[in-house]
Amino acid sequence: MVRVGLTPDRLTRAGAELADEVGFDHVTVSALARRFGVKVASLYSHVKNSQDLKTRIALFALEELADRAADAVAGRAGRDALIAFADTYRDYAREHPGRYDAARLRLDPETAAASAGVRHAQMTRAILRGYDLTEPDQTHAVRMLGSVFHGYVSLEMAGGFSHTAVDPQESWSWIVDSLDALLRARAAH
Amino acid sequence: MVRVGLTPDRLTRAGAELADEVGFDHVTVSALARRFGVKVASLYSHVKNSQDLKTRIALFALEELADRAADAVAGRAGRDALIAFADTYRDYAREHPGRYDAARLRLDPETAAASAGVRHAQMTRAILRGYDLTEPDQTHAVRMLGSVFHGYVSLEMAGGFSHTAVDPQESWSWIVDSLDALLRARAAH
DNA sequence: TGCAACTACCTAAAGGCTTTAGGCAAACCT
DNA sequence: AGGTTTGCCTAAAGCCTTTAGGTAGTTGCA
Repeated sequence: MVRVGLTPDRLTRAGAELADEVGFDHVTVSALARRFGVKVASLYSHVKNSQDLKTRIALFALEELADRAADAVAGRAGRDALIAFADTYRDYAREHPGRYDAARLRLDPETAAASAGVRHAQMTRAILRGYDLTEPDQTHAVRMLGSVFHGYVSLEMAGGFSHTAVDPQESWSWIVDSLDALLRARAAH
Repeated sequence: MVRVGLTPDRLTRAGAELADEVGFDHVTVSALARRFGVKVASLYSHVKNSQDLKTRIALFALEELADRAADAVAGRAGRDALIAFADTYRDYAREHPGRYDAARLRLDPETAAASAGVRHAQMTRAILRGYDLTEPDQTHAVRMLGSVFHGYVSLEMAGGFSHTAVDPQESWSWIVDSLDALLRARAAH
């Protein structure tokens, strides 16, 4: 018996890599056990069950993405911050499609409240501070930005933009530009 | 032996109902067989496999959604058409969450090309005609609208907006309004 | 109307994933 | 070194998928 050195953390990271390779919903306790050269049952000492494993991967991805976004936004404001923030999401999804899908897993309210998800919301609000919106417009705008970013990235990942000749990068820039203009137009003064 | 009268079509419709009740990714050949009081293997004479079943449900949902959207948009233009179109998506997702998820299933290119998905794109373009955009702006706008609608609906379904006091309906109206303004601002003349 | 052909549903079985229970041996602690 | 902890194991049950081959309703044609 060789003792590979499993821990919840190593399982989570390996699960994230596996997700990027085979897709988040093909991440299974069995596949992960195979990847470690270990019997399936062994993993159940480290994670509660399949759902638990997926949740851990989701939390990991949320954290990683929030870190990247924080880095990207640091020292920027207004339009520059918006672009950097938006690009972080899109780039992350292109680089780590499985992790990105994981980050979109439905978490139960308490888990979500304790997750890096709240940092995402905070960062979005921080960026919007540069646009001088009043409540409740700021909340509407938070929701709009989340919707566009998530929506675009998820449609692009699904191959929804591959049948036209128009470069997805151009559309992305056009959209982010448009949002910037929209938010400036909605400013309080 | 009683002969329930299974057909691919009945299975697809029942599958769509099942999806609304238990969620699209809990739709399984077994569950569907149970629902018809029939042995699992019997379904395999009517659908090729689990993937085939899900694809059929997806195509059905796309069709149903396209029909509703076409109805909603008929006789309207500009802002009115945009609102009606947007509301159709959101209402459909609220009324039929499982079917809505099904409609978002990744289809292989040929299947997608033969699906009602193309009607969705055509309708979006038709609505944008009211805003007088030039290419490639129109393509960018098609992608933006798709992103916002899909993104908002999917975040709302996931419960992403439930922790704030702000009414999701208000945010939705604000966003659609904003998009209308944005598109008018981008008009060619 | 009766029989042949078809077809709808069945039983059986194999393979995969999940999860729990209980066992052995490696690693740590004193 | 001895005892305890704990990491990985075997075994087994349950559910889902999918294929192969059988039986009995149903249909169509003479």
